[in-house]
Amino acid sequence: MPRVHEILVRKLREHSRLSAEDIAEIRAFSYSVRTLLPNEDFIRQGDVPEVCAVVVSGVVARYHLRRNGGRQYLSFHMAGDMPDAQALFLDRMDHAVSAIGQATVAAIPHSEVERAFEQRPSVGFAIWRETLIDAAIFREAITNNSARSITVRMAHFFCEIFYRARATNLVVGDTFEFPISLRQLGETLGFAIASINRSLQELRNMRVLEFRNGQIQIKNWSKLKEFGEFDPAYLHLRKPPIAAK
Amino acid sequence: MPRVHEILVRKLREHSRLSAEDIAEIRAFSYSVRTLLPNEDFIRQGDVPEVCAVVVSGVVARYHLRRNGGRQYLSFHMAGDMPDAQALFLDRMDHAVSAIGQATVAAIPHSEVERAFEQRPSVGFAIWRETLIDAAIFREAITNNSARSITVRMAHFFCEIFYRARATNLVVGDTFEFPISLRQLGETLGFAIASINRSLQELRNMRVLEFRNGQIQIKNWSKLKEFGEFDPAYLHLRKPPIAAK
DNA sequence: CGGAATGTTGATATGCCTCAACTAAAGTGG
DNA sequence: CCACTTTAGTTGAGGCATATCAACATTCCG
Repeated sequence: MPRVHEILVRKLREHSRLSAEDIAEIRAFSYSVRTLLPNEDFIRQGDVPEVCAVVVSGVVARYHLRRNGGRQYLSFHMAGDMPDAQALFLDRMDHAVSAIGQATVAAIPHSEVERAFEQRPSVGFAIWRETLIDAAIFREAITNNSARSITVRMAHFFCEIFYRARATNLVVGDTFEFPISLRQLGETLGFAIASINRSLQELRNMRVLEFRNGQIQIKNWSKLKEFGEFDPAYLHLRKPPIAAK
Repeated sequence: MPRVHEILVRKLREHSRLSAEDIAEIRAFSYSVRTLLPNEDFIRQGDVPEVCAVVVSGVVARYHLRRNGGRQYLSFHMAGDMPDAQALFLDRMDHAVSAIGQATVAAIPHSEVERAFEQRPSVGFAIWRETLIDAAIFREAITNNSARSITVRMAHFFCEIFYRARATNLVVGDTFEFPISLRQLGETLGFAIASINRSLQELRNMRVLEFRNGQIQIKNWSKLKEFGEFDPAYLHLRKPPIAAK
């Protein structure tokens, strides 16, 4: 049985202070766990969710469905993240959420989260802060996808994913499991698959990063973050994780 | 003296229901008004604001400052918007805010807003919803700037601005005052000035839109929104404004 | 009234896309 | 468990959308 409450508390503490009472309130959440197959949608554009998801393991992604049937990936989420927290206040989903690789999510009824807001406003503020950091991540994606050339953009993207994974203690050695396909990378960064492929090879040749078989392996963090123009200030973490070697 | 409380209430009601008590709480806010010159910054990246801005008139923009000194504009805000509401929970600003053309903003002390959250959680929820809609707008900008060609992208951008302006009753006839420069348009959409110029001419030749002297004039709304792939669902408004003719 | 910022246009350069052909890996039914 | 199909990844050649650069026109502003 996954320790959903602990995973959520741990995550919220990356950016927010929680009192013992706050934590008690969170521990009172009931939830049901769902296992997702690779690429399985669990929220579709237009849905009106009545539960709130917390990622338990694996990676989930948010994306816009385009008129031509293509996708634009918007963000990626890992253990502790609440990828549809917005549905607590915005009825209709304006984007979809799906698993990248296998993943498990816990679903907490909105009613319980709302009750927690009443009992302990500071729990609400922590979740509000979580959604504000999401917004900061979206802003950074605007800049990344609008103003940087392909290989720099890719480097920045992997910096963010790796840094966040590390903050949540999901990095083993210098490697993080991130089973995204080249197609999906293209639909994230706004490039064609062929270009993504060549750019990945460039990063490998620079000896800063390898991406193979759904694993990100960092070879030279300081060179990578320099090249990718990565500054983690926008992630608003209370304590930056120890930088990768 | 601008009627700041009314402007804010009106805006929040575009997406949220407010009770008489909620409105009374908002009316209790004290504030100071500041007039901004064109292109004047009022928040810089790294600032730790102690007041919360509400746009009273004109347009303000949020932007990232890039390493090379360039800017990436992230979003534009008009009467009633709270462009730095995030600072209520995130200490350091990860982006700057400046005026586009002349503008006026009201500054409300964080302490007063926080008190309102205590007295009337639903006021907090309305402002939370406001920040969630901001996030939805950022997501749409990711898709716009990553997946659409220059002229479609520009059309979508003007659709959003015009639609939001109309929802807030800022459109006079078929025209909205939006004194942005071509350079800034380029730094918003991720294109060079020369290309922006040519794309603007294309929209004019299509007879869907004119942009001249800082005024957006809509010539053919239904054709424009079709061409720009614009669907306002992501703005999460309770009542869509009457569509432009 | 002079200088700077902004907008306009044309010519050339280039980064990424498209398409196509191929390889490798993964899933599927006999 | 193998043959088959499908999906994912790789590579090269050529094309095109947008960048860059330069010259000039215009408007703004001190």
